[in-house]
Amino acid sequence: MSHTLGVRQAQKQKTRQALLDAALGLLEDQSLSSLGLREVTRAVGVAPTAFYRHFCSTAELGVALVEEALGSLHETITTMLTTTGSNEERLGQTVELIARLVRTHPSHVRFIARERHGGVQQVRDAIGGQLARFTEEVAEGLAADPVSAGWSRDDLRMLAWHYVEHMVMTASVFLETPPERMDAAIDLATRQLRLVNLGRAHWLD
Amino acid sequence: MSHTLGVRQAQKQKTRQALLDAALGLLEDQSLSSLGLREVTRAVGVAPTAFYRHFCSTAELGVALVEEALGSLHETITTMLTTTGSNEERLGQTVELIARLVRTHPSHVRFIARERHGGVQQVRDAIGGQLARFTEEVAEGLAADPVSAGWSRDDLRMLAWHYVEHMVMTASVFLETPPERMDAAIDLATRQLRLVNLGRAHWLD
DNA sequence: CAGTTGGGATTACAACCGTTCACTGACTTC
DNA sequence: GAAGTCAGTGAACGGTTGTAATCCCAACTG
Repeated sequence: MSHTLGVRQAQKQKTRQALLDAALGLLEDQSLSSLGLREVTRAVGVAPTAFYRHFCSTAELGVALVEEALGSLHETITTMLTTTGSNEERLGQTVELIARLVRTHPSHVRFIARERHGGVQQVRDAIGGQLARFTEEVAEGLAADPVSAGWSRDDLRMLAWHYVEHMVMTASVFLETPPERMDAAIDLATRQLRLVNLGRAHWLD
Repeated sequence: MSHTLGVRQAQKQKTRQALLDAALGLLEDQSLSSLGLREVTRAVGVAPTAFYRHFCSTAELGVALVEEALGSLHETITTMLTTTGSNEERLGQTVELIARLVRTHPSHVRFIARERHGGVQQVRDAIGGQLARFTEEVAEGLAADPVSAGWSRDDLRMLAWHYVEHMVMTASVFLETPPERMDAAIDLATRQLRLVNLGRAHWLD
């Protein structure tokens, strides 16, 4: 399937990736709506006009970044869903996975948290759409769990959405937490998740 | 206490407020880090240099907006805390209060949601600090509730933080919800709150 | 190997930006 | 009522922005 690309295409994708990486770096202390095209090309060391060979606007670049960033988040979620063990074990592993995601892809997490409600509608919609798909996926995973017997489809989606939202929130909190306070932050997130799990266990009472 | 201000001071505060209002309007479809000072003064109909009489940068204007926006949110929270009734009643009233807040101050809600993780650190910190104070306040309110007997101080803060976070999240969801889907959104938020309340009821098991 | 393609460089432009400085004139103070 | 204060003005500055037109040359195609 994946045919070897010509030298030309390879080079193009290389600079395209360089643009994405540079943009992600610049977005650590500003938001997308203030990111200039010249700024990005300057960081890569390429002429301003070269930008147009890959994206027609910074908004489009933002959408591309969404796909990249939510890719790593998607991985994390699928890992969570396939994890087995007791409820309390899975809980700790889930939080640990979030912490690992923040450690390995901090700029992805920052980008998502920042642009989820950011100033560029195209990007907001892209993130919202992807998160909705994740929710559906999590809901399916939850449905497979015997704990969910008797749950309505709608209630499962409600729970899944709560999980996804809590995950993004937790990740952005971890991002701003200095290493020495990380233990406390992990503990807090774990207890919050335990709280929700408790509510889940008694939902059908 | 509140001495009648001179004509001069009154005029100054009037244009200051005009700047804040104009900025809030412009921030509906962009983020603070891309908001230009000229843009704001142009919207007010005032010379660019007049901006400096009130703020030394757009970041400082952002911090002022935080205080204004979180003022209305604070009102909502105190109303919530003083509401009485059964748990299920208070739950519905809480969600209704959030919906009302979004209806009456949509741009405030949008501003908070957008800049909470936005590109201007000064503003992020201001919002984070205020939300932390709200959390403390809510925790105190929760402690007064007989349901919280036996809860540790730390667990109460955890719960309070979860409530506050969920409130901001819910408000920003309501903001993007078209009127015809509002009922479903309110129902969803209510069930999520019920889920957490259920977890709360069984926390000490 | 001749011809075409297309990623990137160069140059140029008009529009806009934040900031400075000196200035005006209505309000305040004594 | 004279002197002083200060919110807002207007012009000018150096710098940056997005974008268009044109060119270059290495990589493709037949």
